[in-house]
Amino acid sequence: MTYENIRVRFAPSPTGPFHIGGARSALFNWLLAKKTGGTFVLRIEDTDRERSSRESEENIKAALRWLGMDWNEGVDVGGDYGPYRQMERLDTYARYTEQLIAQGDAYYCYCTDEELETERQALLAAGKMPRYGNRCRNLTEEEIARFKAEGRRPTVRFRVPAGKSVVVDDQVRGRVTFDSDGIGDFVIVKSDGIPTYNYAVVIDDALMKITHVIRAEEHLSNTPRQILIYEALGFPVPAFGHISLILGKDRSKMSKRHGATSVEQYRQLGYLPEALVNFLSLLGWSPSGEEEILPVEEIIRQFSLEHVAKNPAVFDVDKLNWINQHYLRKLSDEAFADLCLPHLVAAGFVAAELTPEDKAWVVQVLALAKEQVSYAAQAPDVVRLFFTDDFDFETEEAKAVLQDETAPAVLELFAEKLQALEVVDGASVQALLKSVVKETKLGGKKVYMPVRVSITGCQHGPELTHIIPLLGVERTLKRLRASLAKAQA
RNA sequence: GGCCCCAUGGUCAAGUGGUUAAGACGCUGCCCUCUCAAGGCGGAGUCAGGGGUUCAAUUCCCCUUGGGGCUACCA
Repeated sequence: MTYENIRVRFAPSPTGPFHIGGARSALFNWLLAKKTGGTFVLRIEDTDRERSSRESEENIKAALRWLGMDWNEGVDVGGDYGPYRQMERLDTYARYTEQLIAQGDAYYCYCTDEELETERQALLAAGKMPRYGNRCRNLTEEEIARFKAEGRRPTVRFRVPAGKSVVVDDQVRGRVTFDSDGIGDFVIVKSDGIPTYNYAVVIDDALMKITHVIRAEEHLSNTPRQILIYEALGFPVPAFGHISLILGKDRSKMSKRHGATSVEQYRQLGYLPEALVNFLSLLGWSPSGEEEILPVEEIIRQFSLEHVAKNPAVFDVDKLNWINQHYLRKLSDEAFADLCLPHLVAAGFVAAELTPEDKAWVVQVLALAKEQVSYAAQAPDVVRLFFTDDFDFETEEAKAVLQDETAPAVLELFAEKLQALEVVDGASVQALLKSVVKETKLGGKKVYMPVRVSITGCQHGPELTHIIPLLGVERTLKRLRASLAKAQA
């Protein structure tokens, strides 16, 4: 494939939350543009008046920016082929519609919804495929006059040529052939004068000089319709590349019931944009080496349409989590804390506004969670012990640790030494714990475990030498006494 | 129903007629360790089925099966 002056685009419909699948389509286009030094265009397909909203357009743009996918032409940034919002291009479509009608490649259809529905039912009842019967193809002047007099608002249909085979030379799938006889005359302009997707997309891609149309596989079956329009209008046909869909765990198209499906949801859960980009790039594409955690520059360097897989990919949250965890660990303690703070506030652990001292302490506390969580929303669970002095034992097993006959003596000795400690930091607590092990001759486990359980209630968690200095001597001692009493009660 | 796409382990996948069929996630064993996580070293696990073509099929062709998409005055 030639990589000269490539122009790709992402053309979402602003009709709801920005879906993860849309993000991947955008990503593959963006990667191709970056890889080839081409142009990435962002166009908004807002011809669905019912469902489109400016708010969701803003969401999409914000998500794209958050993911780092900048567009160098399109809505907000402008360019030579604007406007980039379809509802602002109505006059352009109208011009080509006139041309199509004048050429005889399109015609007005006066059928009403009811008539169409009746026809469909009849076809269905007869066991035939429900398709438009081209009844308005050759209307007489009288019929047209009568429909107009009735006040009918016509749609415009494309006259599909008979017996023609349409070939989609797909960059991902190879040559796919369709028979035009399987396509009925389809509507290109709705009765309210607004073009349909299949029509507007062609005019825009052609006029915006798009060279490669990379989009989801669900559009493959519509491509022959679009090619027919390109040909009728004498536009050069761009290269197409249909990438497979992202599926949910049960192998059906990913939807709400599969969990989080929008980019925004992942952002809120505390996933990092670089992790999402890395993960999404691995869905349907594979790098040449064995390393899968790749910085975006490396993904761009290696990206190629030839390595895009044809089969659909199941969205695997476990792998996303693994990747995200990796990126999380590379964050500074401060950056990680900022990511987690909203979740701590939501859990009621800290106030929204923190004093510098409190903030510094929280940063240290959260640092302990950094290697334990897959995404920021999991942080409160890991650091809960720092915010709830009055806890219950997590399990009966944990409680049993304190009921061990050696536990009271260990805790007493530990408390005694801790109280006497002048400097409380990781090193001194470490030394203290070791001295207790040595003096009691009980072994590490019999010392660490009771201490751990008595101050956290759990058998698992961050290192004690990290916990104790952050918790402070006073709170630690208080917990030692309280939990021992509770365990023996 | 018609048309179209897809098919390598639980998941993502490399592979392009001859390979011990990579690698990653997950699972699992051991090590490390007070514990969890992380990390290190191992392990189990795959070419959907049936026909061809060929000296030889995971790889090419056909059928079946399974999944998915389109068939809207939605995109």
